[in-house]
Amino acid sequence: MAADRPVNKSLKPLHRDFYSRDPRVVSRHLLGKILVRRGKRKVLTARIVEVEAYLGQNDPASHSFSGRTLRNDVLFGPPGRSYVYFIYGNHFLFNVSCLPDGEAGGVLFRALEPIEGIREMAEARGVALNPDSGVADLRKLTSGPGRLAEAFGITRERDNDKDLTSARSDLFIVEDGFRPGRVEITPRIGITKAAERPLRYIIAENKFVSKA
DNA sequence: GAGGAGATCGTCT
DNA sequence: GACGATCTCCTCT
Repeated sequence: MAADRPVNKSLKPLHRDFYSRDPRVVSRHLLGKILVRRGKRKVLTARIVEVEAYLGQNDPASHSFSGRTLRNDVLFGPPGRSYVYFIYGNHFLFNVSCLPDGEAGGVLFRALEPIEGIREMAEARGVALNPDSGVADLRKLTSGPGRLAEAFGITRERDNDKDLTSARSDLFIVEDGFRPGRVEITPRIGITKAAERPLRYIIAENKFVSKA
């Protein structure tokens, strides 16, 4: 399942229009797409298997609920840009901005299925490799929003407000024709406000999803 | 394998 | 000064 074929280098990033829609629509359609990090020596790729929609100023759980600040500025800007923030003194979380310029909304990346650059991801996560297979427990690499950010080396300083629609960027999202089978929609994880709203999107029965 | 608590710091009140 | 879109480790079963 994981570590299948290398991702075709000619794949084009998703267009800005893709993100210029309701975060719920973007969330649903991001499942099965591929996040690409172009490093100095190596390309990292992983398939998106779990995301959450944050609806902006109508959504008490969203960072943009209380209005525009220095921190959440990206969410109010043009669609298709990265919003990275630091939480719990430990973790970076990675989002993409949605809706047209001036409207706040975003999608949080919660889990990925590693494809290429597994050794580099394990190194970034501090996860030991199995000496026989050269592979770690893949679920420990990118199953969880803090984990996937660490595996991809995503930090606020380096990656906040990056254009995810440009292959000239070192972080972007492509489509390879993969169609997820069944999609499940559940309440979001780890929040206290508006916790009951079904805004978490997962590829059903994918083992890289962060929680059942 | 499930559940609980601690770590740790940027952001906003 | 409080809190948070989390992870890991430890304990108990």
